[in-house]
Amino acid sequence: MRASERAYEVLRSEILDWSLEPGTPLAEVELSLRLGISRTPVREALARLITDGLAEPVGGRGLVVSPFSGSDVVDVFEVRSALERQAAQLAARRRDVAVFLEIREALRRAPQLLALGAPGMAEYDETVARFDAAIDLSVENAYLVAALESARTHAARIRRLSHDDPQRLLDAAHEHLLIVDAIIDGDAQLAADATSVHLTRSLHWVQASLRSDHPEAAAAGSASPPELARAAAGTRPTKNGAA
Amino acid sequence: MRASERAYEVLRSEILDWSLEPGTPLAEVELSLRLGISRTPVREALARLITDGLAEPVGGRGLVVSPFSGSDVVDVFEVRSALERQAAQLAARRRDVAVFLEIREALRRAPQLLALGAPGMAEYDETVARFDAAIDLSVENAYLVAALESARTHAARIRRLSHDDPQRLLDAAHEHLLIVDAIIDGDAQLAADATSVHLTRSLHWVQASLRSDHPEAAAAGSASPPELARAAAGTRPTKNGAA
DNA sequence: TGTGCCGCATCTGTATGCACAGGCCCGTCA
DNA sequence: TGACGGGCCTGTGCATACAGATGCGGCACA
Repeated sequence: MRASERAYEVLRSEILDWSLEPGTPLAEVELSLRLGISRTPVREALARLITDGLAEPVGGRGLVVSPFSGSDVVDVFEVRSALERQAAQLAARRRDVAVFLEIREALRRAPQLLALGAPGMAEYDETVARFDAAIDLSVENAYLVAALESARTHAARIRRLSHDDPQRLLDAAHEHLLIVDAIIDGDAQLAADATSVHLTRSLHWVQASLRSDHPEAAAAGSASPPELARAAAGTRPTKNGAA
Repeated sequence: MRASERAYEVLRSEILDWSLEPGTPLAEVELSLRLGISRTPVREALARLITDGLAEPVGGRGLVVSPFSGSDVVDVFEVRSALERQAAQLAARRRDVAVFLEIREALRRAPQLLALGAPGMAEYDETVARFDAAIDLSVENAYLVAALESARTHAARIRRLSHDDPQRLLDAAHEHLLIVDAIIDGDAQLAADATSVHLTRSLHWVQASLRSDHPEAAAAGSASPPELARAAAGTRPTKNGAA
């Protein structure tokens, strides 16, 4: 694989799983040393992170990992909601029934799966990933899929803000089932509404988690550790270009 | 301004106004010579065009301007519809009334403006741009604005597929007025529906223009000149990553 | 005459060197 | 003692040189 590609993948996943926290500086030389490549592919990776909205310039010189606050959580859900609703509608019209029948079976096994603990949760994640992939395939719209991928990228960053909870996953599986049923029935409106239900409940769960785990961040301030509060202190910090 | 930034702006606008047609090869050395800069900033610009979906790799080596066919027109409208509806809803809830009152006045002057011919049409475009900017400001959601910007980028590419028609612009102005009225009233549902109306009518207009001006492209084939048909001949060609 | 292989040319991917700009620190002066 | 100014230093932006890969064309052989 190309060095710039690897650098991008590494940095991206480090940002998404919060091992690089908001406000962390991203210096070209330091990264090129750490990743064992030259500055050129590092620059390329950083440029992609900027267009993804995962990094941003600071103070005219240098980059940092983008801040991510409680208000960002709401913003990301607002975008996801719009895109996933549309995707669900289109999928309901254009879907291949057989694919979603399989996913429905997998989702129906979720309760037993989730009773197994961690390994079951991994398999459940796999099922959800297949669900997303099936949606992407069904909509037959590369532009929508690209926008969705961007929204899901930021959603992935949110995921680490709330701990995994078996009961929540069980509920989520049920919500997914409602969407899949609607898609199988070819009921676009119901698919969209069931998607709204799922996303709204997910948002509420994340917000509840924030309030209990990071009370200082829930208000609208930073969801990052205290020493980074300054980075997210502004009101609705401006994100960059493409998403 | 940075050289890479200029290169990006130049290439982007050349693609959007079809002076670089779909399928046109984008070779690094040739571009660096034409733009009078070295390959490094050119590469940076090309990378951004790829994430924008305006360029794409071809055959393992080399880039070309992304194909753009009749089915792409529909796809872009599907994404725009989802995002603009959401934006209109949020704007209706969070808007500063004074801003939209001004825009309403400007839109009401549209009939007189459009009677003036080209200069009036330019001013009308300006009003629409202010409308879009007011929406972006009102939604207070950087992620949504970024996604919208991406969708509008591809929409800009569509614009050159249909000729400007005074009657259509007049109708569009009226449709915009309906949206602005709803936003001023704070009626989120109505704002969203009026947005759907506007986008649907715009899509129909573009499709009608395609059928009359480029009958060969309207079906689902290429909207680009004949010699580029091969580039867009595939069925729903896959667009790249972020948008 | 057709097909397959080899060599060349060209283009991308990466590394490195250089120049410029901005920030910070220290020194000096009021 | 505080504020202002200059110099240094760090880090980015750009250019260029080098290496690897891929596609194409020519040539030879069947």
